[in-house]
Amino acid sequence: VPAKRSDRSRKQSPPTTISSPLDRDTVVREALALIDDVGLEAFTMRALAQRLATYPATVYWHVGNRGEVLSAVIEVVFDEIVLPDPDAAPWDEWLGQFARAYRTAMHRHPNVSALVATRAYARVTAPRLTETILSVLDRAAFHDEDLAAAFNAFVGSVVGWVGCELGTIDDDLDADWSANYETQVRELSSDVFPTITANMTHLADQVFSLRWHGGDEKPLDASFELALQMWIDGLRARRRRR
Amino acid sequence: VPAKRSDRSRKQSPPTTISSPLDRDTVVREALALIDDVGLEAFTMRALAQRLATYPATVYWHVGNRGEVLSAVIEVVFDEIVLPDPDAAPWDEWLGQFARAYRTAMHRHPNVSALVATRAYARVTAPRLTETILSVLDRAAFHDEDLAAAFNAFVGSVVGWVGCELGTIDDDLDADWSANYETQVRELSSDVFPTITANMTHLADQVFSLRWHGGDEKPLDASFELALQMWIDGLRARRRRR
DNA sequence: ACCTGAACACCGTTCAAGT
DNA sequence: ACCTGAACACCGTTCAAGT
Repeated sequence: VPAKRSDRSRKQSPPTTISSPLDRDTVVREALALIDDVGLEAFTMRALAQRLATYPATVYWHVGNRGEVLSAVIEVVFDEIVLPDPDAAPWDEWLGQFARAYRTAMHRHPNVSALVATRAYARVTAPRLTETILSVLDRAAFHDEDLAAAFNAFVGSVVGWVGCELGTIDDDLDADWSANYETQVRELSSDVFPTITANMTHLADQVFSLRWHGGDEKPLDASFELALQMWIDGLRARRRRR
Repeated sequence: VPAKRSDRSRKQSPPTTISSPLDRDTVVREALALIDDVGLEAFTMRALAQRLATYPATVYWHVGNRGEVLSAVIEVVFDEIVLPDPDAAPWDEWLGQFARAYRTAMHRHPNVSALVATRAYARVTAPRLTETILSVLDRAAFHDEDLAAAFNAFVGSVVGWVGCELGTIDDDLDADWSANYETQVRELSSDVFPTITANMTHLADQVFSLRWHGGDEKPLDASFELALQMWIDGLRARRRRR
């Protein structure tokens, strides 16, 4: 086992037996497993080849590109989202169930979350999800440009928020970065930062710009529930107004 | 001028005169300019050195790390955010002004936005922003764990949403990817995707998973305004309830 | 204190060649 | 159709050496 650049230990997948001849699906499946194990930076076409016990060129034969692998990986993760039945619940409840399902899927693959939020790859995937969400909003009487705007507002909030929650602590930075950052936060001057210091117990390591653990290690459950209620209350208010 | 991997043409900065001896601030400033010009993938320590007309090792002497450069770049962009006076407006209006100011700063540096949303770098920066936002929420009677949750809910929504809006179309993919994707979207079957096809005029290239232009080329202004209103209405509802 | 020049251990990707 | 082996043009980072 070669030394890995990332020192955050992740669950090691068992040495899955690789079927030969290789096919595209197992390449993508192992790519996801590798990303789960070592993170996005250390995910390398060469490392993927090694995990598959072949040569890099072989990987390229099955899948054109690093970008295409990542795109395919996102699709796999999206397929893991268990969508509630669109007709089984009122629109607002359904949106809540979807948001929670999306979040738990991403928490299973925290290293993929950044990809979805940040890259265009998200587009290539899953018109199934898009169709379902749009149909629920349509049923909730969001129509035409209001439908588009409501979709963007809600989906962007969910995807973006979870992306922030799971944003990676960078492997490049010092290993003892988190200890440094903790003391830095705790020693903020009460003259310049009165609100932060007055509420330190509720803020330190619990709030976006003042935490030193990632969302995978320390999920922001309460904040997510508030955010979700906020999004849905907001949509309700919008609906009343038109 | 060497061939650039990215073919999306961006505004070229004028050949800024570099003061010698070099100092950390100009390294960071040029790093931001380089990222604006060529994007995050093509932003390279070697390319930065070339832009500064020195050797890579010289860059490393002034700034420890690629990660530290990116962290410092975020800080510069954050400093460009023009914060409204916290006492000049009621809390809900102030939050709206902040969100718009954040978004315009990110639209000036679309390639940086993904960094902020996705990486921990965001943390290192700007307790100034954090303090101000918290003070406004505190004044709005969000206290203790409610203060933390409201902060996370709102800030995560704003930062994450803008990150999604500006998510890059990947340079790795084919140059004619967008044309391909357009026909792919337009030819979706009306049997399987009835809502999408029925609302195609309002959705195509205007909605998160069905667009082929990035938010830098085609900003989602109306959707952002709806989202913003949604967030603030949501916070108002939360306040009424407690 | 700051810069040069070269090196090390990697990358993604391609290509000619094998079976 | 699928794999091997080697190569090309890059990376980030470090180090000994110069001024």
